[in-house]
Amino acid sequence: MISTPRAVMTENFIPPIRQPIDRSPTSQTIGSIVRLATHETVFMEGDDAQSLYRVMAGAVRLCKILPGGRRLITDFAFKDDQFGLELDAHHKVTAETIGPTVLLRTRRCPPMQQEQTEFHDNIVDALRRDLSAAQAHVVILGHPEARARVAAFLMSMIRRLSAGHPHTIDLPMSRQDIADHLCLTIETVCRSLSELRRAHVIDIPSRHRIVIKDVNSLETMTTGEE
Amino acid sequence: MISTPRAVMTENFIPPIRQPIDRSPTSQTIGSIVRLATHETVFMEGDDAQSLYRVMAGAVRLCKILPGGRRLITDFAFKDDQFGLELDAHHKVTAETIGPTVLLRTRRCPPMQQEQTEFHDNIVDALRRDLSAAQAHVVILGHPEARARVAAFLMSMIRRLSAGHPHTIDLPMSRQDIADHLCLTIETVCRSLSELRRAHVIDIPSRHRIVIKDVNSLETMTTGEE
DNA sequence: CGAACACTTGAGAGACCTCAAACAGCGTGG
DNA sequence: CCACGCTGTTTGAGGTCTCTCAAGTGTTCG
Repeated sequence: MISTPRAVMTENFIPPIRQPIDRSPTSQTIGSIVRLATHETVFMEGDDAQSLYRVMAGAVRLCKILPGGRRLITDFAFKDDQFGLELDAHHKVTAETIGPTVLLRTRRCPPMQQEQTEFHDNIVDALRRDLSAAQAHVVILGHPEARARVAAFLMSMIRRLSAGHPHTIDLPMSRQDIADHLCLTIETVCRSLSELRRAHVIDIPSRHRIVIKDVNSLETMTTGEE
Repeated sequence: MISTPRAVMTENFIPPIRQPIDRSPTSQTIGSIVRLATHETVFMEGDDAQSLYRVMAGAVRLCKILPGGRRLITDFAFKDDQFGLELDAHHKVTAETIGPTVLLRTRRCPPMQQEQTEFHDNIVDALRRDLSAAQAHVVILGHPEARARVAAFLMSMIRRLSAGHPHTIDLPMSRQDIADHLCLTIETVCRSLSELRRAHVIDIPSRHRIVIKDVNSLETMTTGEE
């Protein structure tokens, strides 16, 4: 049973607009801007890996469909995150937008000679991040208890999404996305969030907004102990 | 509760014997041979990461102690596997031998100018393997059912350990190690193995030897479906 | 041969999953 | 403007599976 049978392959890239982009430490190359609506596919598992993407606005989910039919979301990409780096010819995950999203696409062209080492450093950095993310994911999935996984997920979202207010997060992804990331069912995710709310650890003013009221409790819940 | 409270820090490296080593594609440098007995510590989480290791004989487990006190084995290293690569100053896992083990230790010295790119390639290769391993681990932990995890673990061991006979594996690690790798209890691992035996999918002639009688069944069990 | 250790098996409790139903937000059409 | 339907979310009840606690079996080593 596929969690969300919505893998629509829509390739409506706007005509690539060549323009100079801000030169941040990790991307010193020219790219093209790609604007996508909600639930559009950037690339699919198995596609040729020809471009590297950087989120300028919005959010993307990276997922795999497992042989059993379940969907596994390996990671999310938010503003300033890179994704799509592969070291062989094909993508190993599918990338889909969670909401309206603006991406910077960098074509993977043969780099100039003087850019070679810089390109290399960029690859190593991206690999490091991907590896760290995968290892953190393993740690989260290592907790058998749903509360610990959800708490760890919220802690990670605090670090990545709480621009400005450190106690408020706007989750762009659906409950189902969270469930497929934590390898739980959507009901268990909902129940865990409700438990946290009843325990006065968080508040849920609206569906996708979470207010952290007790970061310490959330942190301790991360370990599975209470 | 720590699964196996046996993290003994024994540093009885034999005096490093400088000698030329076989020049495989991934290690074209001089190293020193390290001989360790069972359950000895190669390095611990937090130690300075100064060396890269390669298993010449035996096996090593790479583990973390989580804040809650549980042990998580992130990976195993068998013959010809490399481990210990870190991109910052400290190791993020603890490495312990599973049985009598011989390692090739390569000091992480500042590489010569002409070796720089080669060293770089080596790092990228190691990162790729670590990343693939972490992603595969995530997929295994994604299965909520114990049988699927154990089946996936056995399939992975077939690929990595079945030298010669593709249907026989000699597992060097203990049941507790397997449990801490799959994030299950030792009892559940035992029960899953017994179930597989009763289902005539595997045979267990001795504790650490497993004979695969029906690879197809094992493969399908990997998905969680039956 | 005995003791320590690792492994296996059993019984009961708790947690998550499955199935089901109710609720809320949102856009559409009357 | 409101009814309606659709989608996504939340809550409830029961079953199944794993974990906990416990006892028993087999191996290895002194």
